[in-house]
Amino acid sequence: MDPIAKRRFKDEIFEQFARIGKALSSGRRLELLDLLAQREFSVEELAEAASLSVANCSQHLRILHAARLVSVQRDGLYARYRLAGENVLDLYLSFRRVGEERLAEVSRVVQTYLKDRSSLQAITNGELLARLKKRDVVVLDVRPEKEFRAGHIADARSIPMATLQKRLKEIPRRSTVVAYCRGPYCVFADEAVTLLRSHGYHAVRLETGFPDWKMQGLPVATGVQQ
Amino acid sequence: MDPIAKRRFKDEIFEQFARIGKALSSGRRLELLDLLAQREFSVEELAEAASLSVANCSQHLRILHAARLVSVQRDGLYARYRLAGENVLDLYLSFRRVGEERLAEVSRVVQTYLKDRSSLQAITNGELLARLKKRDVVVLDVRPEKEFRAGHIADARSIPMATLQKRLKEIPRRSTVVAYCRGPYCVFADEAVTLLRSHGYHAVRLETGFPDWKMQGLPVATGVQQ
DNA sequence: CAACTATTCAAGCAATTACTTGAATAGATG
DNA sequence: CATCTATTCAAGTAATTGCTTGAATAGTTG
Repeated sequence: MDPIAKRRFKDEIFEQFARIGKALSSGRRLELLDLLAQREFSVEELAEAASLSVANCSQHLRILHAARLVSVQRDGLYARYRLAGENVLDLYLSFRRVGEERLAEVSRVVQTYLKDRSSLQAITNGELLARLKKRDVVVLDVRPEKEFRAGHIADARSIPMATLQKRLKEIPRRSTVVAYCRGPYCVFADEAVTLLRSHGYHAVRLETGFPDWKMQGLPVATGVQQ
Repeated sequence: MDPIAKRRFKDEIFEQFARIGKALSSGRRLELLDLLAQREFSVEELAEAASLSVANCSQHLRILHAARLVSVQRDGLYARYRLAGENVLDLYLSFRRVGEERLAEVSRVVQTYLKDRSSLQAITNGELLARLKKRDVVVLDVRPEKEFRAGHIADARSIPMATLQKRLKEIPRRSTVVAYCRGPYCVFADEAVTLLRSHGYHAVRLETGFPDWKMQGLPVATGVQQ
């Protein structure tokens, strides 16, 4: 292969891989992927959850779709978007992990906005698994119900953060409550722990979220709670 | 946490992660990471290997450094760059794998430039490991010697592609030769297999390259060949 | 079939990015 | 200390990207 052809090959092949990097180069699109890691969403739902205009959201989804990171299914008026495969979730989670491990600013932003994060205890996936085996915790999924139904930690109960205040009596008082939500950068579980503690419960949050739990091959379920 | 603060937190935290995506959004920078996966390089060496001006190369390295994906060590006049950690290599390899699995254009570009790729056999890491245990192959590292010294497959011999023609007699004729190089998109091993076969050797290439082998925890060594 | 709804498209504008070029910086050498 | 070397910096230019806005498209409803 002559050097010019070799150079052209290199340029083209790396430009192909760069398509994925371009898709992941926007904070907006990363947030959309984070949401889609929970369940499939319509454009309108995504726009609302990520505080984007529908047109802007649609354009970001188009970019993610062009990079083959999301897939779409038409349902009447609705376009339902989801992550295009398990390997996309895997890539997203490892990408986020490298960000956490390498960028000091990640911790700094967390520290700035969630001042009390260090005082609320967080437990790891492994610690939760061990506690589940001992059956001495209540696992509380505080994501919106649709996300719960799409997939949740096995044996978790669903009480969305939005309705937790008026459903506290459903939670047994004697057990430790482990609240979880979408992931380390979702604050539903932080808010839940704060509310629960202010009512005398012993509560902690799961460090990660449902996608991490699932990707680690830990026990999951779908549908409504038993 | 009020909704406005929550929105600001989300915007800022995802923008932090987007820094990694931005760093990976350029084919140039991906090629630099691919090179740095083999060994540490000076700016000048990287510029030459990737066909970039030194100034342009320096700017791309600055972006990679700002995203904490590479680190630099000054050595007199020289700035020696390397991957900043094992997790960066891991991210790069999984990023490339998702590209391979999801982007049809990757195969198409390979097909266009390496028409004979399908006729030359490639074996997997697992197959090579099994053959090594049976001790019935010669493993040939055809990367430049400096890359070999930085790290190579255990028991591999080093004959850089550039000097293979005149060093053929060093290779035993009776064994199968498995040639490997930097990775699936490096053609040193393709060229080596073609040359070897044209001289009557039975030769194949390793599907992957040294970084994949190492990241999979397979046996490696450093320094000059024993 | 008109009106409504969800989504996408296209164009304009501002910001960002990639490369080049020449200058600046810092270390090495004789 | 002048000269050389490797690298980085800064500015200019062209291309690309992100968001908005209004229009277009396609499906649904009454």
